[in-house]
Amino acid sequence: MTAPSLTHVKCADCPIRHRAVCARCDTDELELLDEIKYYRSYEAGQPIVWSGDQMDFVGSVVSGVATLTQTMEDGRTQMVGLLLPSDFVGRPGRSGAAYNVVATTNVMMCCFRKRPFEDLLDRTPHISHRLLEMTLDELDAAREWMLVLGRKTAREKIASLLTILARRDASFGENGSESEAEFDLPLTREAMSDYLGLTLETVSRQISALKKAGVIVLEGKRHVLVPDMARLLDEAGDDSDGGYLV
Amino acid sequence: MTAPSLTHVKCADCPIRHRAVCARCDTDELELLDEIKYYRSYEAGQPIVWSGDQMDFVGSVVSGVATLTQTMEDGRTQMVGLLLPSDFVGRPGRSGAAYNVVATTNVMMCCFRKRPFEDLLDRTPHISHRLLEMTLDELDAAREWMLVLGRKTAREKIASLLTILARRDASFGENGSESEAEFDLPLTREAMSDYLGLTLETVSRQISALKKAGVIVLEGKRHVLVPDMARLLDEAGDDSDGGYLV
DNA sequence: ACGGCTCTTTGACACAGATCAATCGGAATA
DNA sequence: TATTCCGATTGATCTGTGTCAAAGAGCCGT
Repeated sequence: MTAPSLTHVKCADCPIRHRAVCARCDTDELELLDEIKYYRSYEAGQPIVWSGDQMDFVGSVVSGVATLTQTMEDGRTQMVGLLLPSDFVGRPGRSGAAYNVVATTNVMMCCFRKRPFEDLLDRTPHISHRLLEMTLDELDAAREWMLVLGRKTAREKIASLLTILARRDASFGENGSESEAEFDLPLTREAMSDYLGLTLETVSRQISALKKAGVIVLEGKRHVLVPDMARLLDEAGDDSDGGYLV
Repeated sequence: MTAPSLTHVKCADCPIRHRAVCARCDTDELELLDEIKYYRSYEAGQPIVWSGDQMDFVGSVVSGVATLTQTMEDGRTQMVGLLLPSDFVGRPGRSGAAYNVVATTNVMMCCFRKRPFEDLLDRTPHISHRLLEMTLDELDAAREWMLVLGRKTAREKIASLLTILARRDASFGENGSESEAEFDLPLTREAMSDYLGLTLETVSRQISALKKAGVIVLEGKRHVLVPDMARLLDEAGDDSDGGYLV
């Protein structure tokens, strides 16, 4: 993972890569952000913050994948968020982290020191407006996931996860092809099971089943090819085409 | 359900009843809110908004209980939110509802016409700040619930739900007694099952089991008495005492 | 090339919760 | 008082997923 390029620092590629605070990259406020901004990289497997720790920054993922997990005393764990590039981490207004944040691949974060960022929020309505919008999006995603966890079968759960990964990957790639997809799994079977509320064995079995059914093709253990997205969506019991909100 | 009293309209009792926008009830902005505010009541069982509908207001629950649910084509449904007094409904910035909102008891809503409310948000930083905070709280609640849905047993799920209801009820009542609780179940067994990702039969069986174990006492089918909250928390596998956030 | 890792796959079996079905209880209506 | 209706309970059985266990597949360092 190399240091971010100057063009990135200048947010030339922001609307996607860095959507947290750069929705209006051409404005003056960016100068302010630049002053309190720094980059930090984490290696695969490394914790970014631990539940309960003090957290003196907020930021967004520039590259790589991180996870948000919650754990019970007896060790049962549930992933409550999957942080892909452009996703935001941190809560202005509170100091303690509520979840474990762990890098599952090498991760580059763009961070803002928390206090100055909060000050900036107070002074800059459009940034706080943007933050509200992002939070509402996350809330929708969490609720969507509640349906997955509460009502879908193991097979549907796997298909739902693959769909999310395919969609997110596609939105960053150039191939607008809706019918097929290809991407790397950034998660181990265990991490997938934590996200889906399953065991890793069930995850493995269902992936094998989807492979046998021809819905997906695996190259190695981590690279997935979906010849026909419609079939995957069908497996996922998915009816959403975006457009949420209450 | 009677019309709200004038004192309520004036937000004399706001900090709890009406936390959406009245965190600073003593300020001038309240005047502005009053102008775009109206009350609306719904009968038990009545839909408030339907997924996909246009939604021209936001607001908060003054009394009663409403639910937010999501449904798949084949009828499987998952509740994604339980709206108790003081909870906020609606998303400034988007017009379509993403979930079904249904009154499960008689409900009194305090509504704000959406457009003027949005304008007010733009002009009044502390209100939009408050809204962000509330949204983050909801996000935490959703994530907490993901753990319940993904990793807890049927018995723990029931206990978790009862705990939430007991806590919310207590915060509005006067008895600060932490050790025992008493409240009405505002939900049918079926609604509980939709919240918990279970069937109504399993809900019924587990409630019977908790009753037999002496953890709860039922008076009729809807009134619950918890002689020892610690035991219930124990059943719920609960370790949170509030204080969240990432 | 060789262990020694970690991650993954696959198998055999057990069990929590789903499904199907019957009955019960209380409130509303006649 | 009888009737209906809807929600709740309880029982019998089935099944999807968890649990426990063994073995395979890469990958790294020596």
